[in-house]
Amino acid sequence: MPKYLRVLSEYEQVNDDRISSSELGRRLGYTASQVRQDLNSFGGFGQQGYGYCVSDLKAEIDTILGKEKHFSAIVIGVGNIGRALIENSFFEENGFNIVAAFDVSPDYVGKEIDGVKIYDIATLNYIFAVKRVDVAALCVPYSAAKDVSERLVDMGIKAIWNFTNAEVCVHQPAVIVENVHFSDSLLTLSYRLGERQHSDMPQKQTSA
Amino acid sequence: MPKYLRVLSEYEQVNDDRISSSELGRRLGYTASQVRQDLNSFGGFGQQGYGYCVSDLKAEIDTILGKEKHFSAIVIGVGNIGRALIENSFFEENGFNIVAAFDVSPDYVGKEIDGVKIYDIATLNYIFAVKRVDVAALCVPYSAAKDVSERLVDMGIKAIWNFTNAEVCVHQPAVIVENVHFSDSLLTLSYRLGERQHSDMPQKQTSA
DNA sequence: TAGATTGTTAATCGATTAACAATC
DNA sequence: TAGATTGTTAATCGATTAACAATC
Repeated sequence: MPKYLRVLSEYEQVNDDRISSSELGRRLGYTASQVRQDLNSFGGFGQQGYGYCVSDLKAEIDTILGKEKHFSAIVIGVGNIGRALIENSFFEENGFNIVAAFDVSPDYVGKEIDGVKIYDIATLNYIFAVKRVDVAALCVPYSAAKDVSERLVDMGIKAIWNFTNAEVCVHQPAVIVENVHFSDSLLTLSYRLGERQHSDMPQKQTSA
Repeated sequence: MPKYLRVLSEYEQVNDDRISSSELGRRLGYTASQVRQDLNSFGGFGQQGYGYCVSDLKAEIDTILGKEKHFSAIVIGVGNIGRALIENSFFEENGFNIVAAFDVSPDYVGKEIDGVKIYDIATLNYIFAVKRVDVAALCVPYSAAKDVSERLVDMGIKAIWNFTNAEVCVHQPAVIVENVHFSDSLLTLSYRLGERQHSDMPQKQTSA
């Protein structure tokens, strides 16, 4: 569904406020049928004989995805990844508020990045006492991932956005985990590259 | 498949060199059946009555994913994301070689990061003349994504690892695109969080 | 031999696609 | 009214699960 939003935004910039399921499908790489099925499972946003109104559709999807809910987030670890999340306003753009950042390094603690204050990770508990925290972006080194994630769970975090290569909270159904596994992504690329190479005439499709 | 590798590595550190499909499934969140089916589609790596040898299995998967192929990569844009890729050795760990980095900023051009030299993006073409380049990690701002990706395609890049929020090379079947869409990931998290919230007693499952 | 666990086939389930009637 | 395009049902396809025979 987020992909719809992205494609609609790109379409909006150049075209008019109207799009058909077939055009949308073409841009998404889906069939028109697929698109209509998808959109309809959330409600009848289209108009027969006309198509979909782009701005309305975007607004509907915003609501579905909870952009208006303004969940609050903390960032743990302000290395390159953590900083990227803060500096590029990923949270704000998607309806989240960043309420704090954490790190272990005395070089960072006490400073701020784009107005977000950095606290000592040892004081992680306190934030939960004073603010609502829905999501934690986990941007710590692999070695710290297990430990920090367990602390977060104990403190009652609702969701973890995991940027570490660790498999986090696997048997913790109460916590939502969304993984951004760089290595998985790169290895998938590697696999596809290898496939492509040894057979430019694709035969048996296997999907690592 | 990359997930198998990750889980096997974690298992390896604590347990012995043997694992059953059911144990592996438990750790992956798959059924034992699923695991056997997956592994068997690539070859009979297991031993009946015994299970799978962890180190052998890892080696097999390394080969399947092409870790031994040593594809070469360039990084375009050395902001936080680009730097994270270089500094954390993501490429090296997964069998890739970084041959160069590029940026527009005179502050960066000419410098190096962890031994990787940074060139002016205007000179992008030259690298293709002197080195084999298989993959480009696209870590530029949204506004530059379309332009740079088109240049890469013209130059004959084989694959793009896309970190921008743009939909890149959609109708370019010759180029492999692997997307790491942070916003999609965060919005998926947002959606799941919203779902969870308004019904702790889950009913109709819809998957944004 | 008995126990365990895979490889593999068959059954089930869900997701994708095709088709067409409803309707703007 | 005619043309276009959705909403929705039915048909197809693929992926997941279950089951069990093969075999270590």
